[in-house]
Amino acid sequence: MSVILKAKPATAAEIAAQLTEAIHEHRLQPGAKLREDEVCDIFQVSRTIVRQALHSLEHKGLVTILRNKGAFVAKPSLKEAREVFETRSLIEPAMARAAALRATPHDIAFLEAHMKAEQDAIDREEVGPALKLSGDFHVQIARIADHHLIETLLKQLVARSALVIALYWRRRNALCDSSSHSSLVNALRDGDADNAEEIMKGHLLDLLMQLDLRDSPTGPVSLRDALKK
Amino acid sequence: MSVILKAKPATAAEIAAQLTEAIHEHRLQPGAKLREDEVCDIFQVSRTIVRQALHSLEHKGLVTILRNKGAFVAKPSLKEAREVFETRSLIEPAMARAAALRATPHDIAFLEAHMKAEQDAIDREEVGPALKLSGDFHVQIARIADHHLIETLLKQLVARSALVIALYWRRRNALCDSSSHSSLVNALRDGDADNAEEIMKGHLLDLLMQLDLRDSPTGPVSLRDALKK
DNA sequence: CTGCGTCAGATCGTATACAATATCCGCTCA
DNA sequence: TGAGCGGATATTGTATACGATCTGACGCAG
Repeated sequence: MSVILKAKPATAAEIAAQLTEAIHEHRLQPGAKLREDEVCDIFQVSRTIVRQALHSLEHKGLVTILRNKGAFVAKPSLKEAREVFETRSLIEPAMARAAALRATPHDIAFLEAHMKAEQDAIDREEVGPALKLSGDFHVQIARIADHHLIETLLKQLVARSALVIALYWRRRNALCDSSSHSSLVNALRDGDADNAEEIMKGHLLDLLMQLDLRDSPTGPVSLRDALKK
Repeated sequence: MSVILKAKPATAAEIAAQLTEAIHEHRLQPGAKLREDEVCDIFQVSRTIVRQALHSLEHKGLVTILRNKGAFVAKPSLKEAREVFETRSLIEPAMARAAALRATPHDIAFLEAHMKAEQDAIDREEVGPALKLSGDFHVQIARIADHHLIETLLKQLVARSALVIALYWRRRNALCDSSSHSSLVNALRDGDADNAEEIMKGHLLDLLMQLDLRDSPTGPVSLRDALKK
C-alpha cells in the first residue's frame, strides 16, 4: 500500500479524499486492510487524524470498521451492490432531467472536456483513472442540476459503485461504454429533458447489465468462511 | 439542555442516537450549540467519545461543525429543505411500491400498531414523540421493502425533515395528516403496488405543501446577522 | 504428529494533557 | 461616548500515553 498513495497532506479530509481516490481507481482493492499506524506513517500524521479519516469513510460506506480488528476497504455483498445501482437508478434520471433544464454553454464545454480526458485515459489504457473520470461525470450532472444534497449522496454511491465494479465486473478489459455519456451531453445541450432522463435511465441499466449480480455465492468463498456459523 | 436529555449511555453510537432523537422530537432546536464539555457531563464520558458522536451526526447532516467554533444542530437553508423533500420524493414512492409487493401480515400488524401509537401521541398532544413516530413510519416502509441502503439513507433524510419542519412549518399546532399513512397501509395489505406508490407520492407532496418554502429570507433574521457582510 | 494452552507482540480503543484558537470583558484613548 | 485594543477565560484541535483485545507462535502433552 505504501507505493499506492501519493502522501503529503495533513488533514483528515485530505487523507479521506486520497483514500477515496485510491479506492475509486482500484489501487485499493475491496477487503484491503488499512492499518492505522501504516496510514500514519504514509501521511505523517497522528492516529487521531487517521482515525477521523477512517471513520469518515466508514460513514460513506467505503470502509468497514470491525471493533478491535481494524478498518478494511468495504466489500459490498451482492445485495448491497444491487441496492447501490437501484438507488442510483432512482435519483440519477431526475438529475439528468434537471440538468437538461439548467445546463449553460459553460457546463456543456466542461462536460466535453471531461469526456475527452476520459477518452484519453481509455486510449492510454489507464483503467483506474478512466474509471474515476467516468464516475465523476455522473457527479457533475448532479452539480449542474444544482442539487447539492444529491451531489453529495451521489459521490458516495459512485465511489461504492467502483467497489462493486471491482468485485462483480464481468469483462475485466472492457470499459464502460462512453457513447451514452456523449449522447447525454447532446441531450443536455439541446435542453431535451425527456431524452436526457431516458438516456440516463438506460445508461444505468447498461452498467447494471455488465455486472454479474446473480445470486451465486460471493465469488470463491473459503471453506472456513462458509462454515463460520 | 441538561434537562432535555435522558443521560446514561456510554458509547458514541448511543449518544448520537439520543441526540438524534432529541432533534427529531424538537427538544433540540436548529442552531442549538452542542458544547463538548456539556455533553461530556451529561453522559459521563470523555470528550473522545463525544467528538465521535458529533462527527457522526455531522456526516448524517444533523449537525454542523465549524472549525474552532463547535458543533451546532443543523439549520437547513430553504434550498437544502427543498432538496431533502425532493430526494425523498424520488426514493420513497419506489419503496412504497416494493413494500406493497413484500409486506407480510406481520409487517402490516406492526405498521398498524405503529400508527396507533402515533395517534395516541397526537391525542395526548405530545407533539415531539408524534413527529418522531410519524417519521419512523416512513423508515419502516423502506425496511419492509428490504432495502437496507435506502433505509439508512431515509433515516437521515427523515431526521433532517424534522429540522426542516422545526424551521418552516406553517401551522404550529396542526400535525401531519395521518390518514394517508392509514390508506398506505391498506394499499400495502392489498399488495396494490401502483396505489401504494401514488399514495406515497401524494403524501410527500402534502407534507411539502404544509411547509413554507417560498423564497423569502431565511425566517426572521436579526439586523446584526443581516448586516454582517 | 496433532491439538491445545499460554505468552509475547501487534493493533485498536479511550482518556488525558497540552497547544491553538476564539470569545468575552474591561481598559484606554480619541 | 464609542471604537479599538489587549489579556484572561473558555472552548476546540491534536498528540500521546495507557489499557484492552486480538493474533500468531511456541512448546508441551496426548
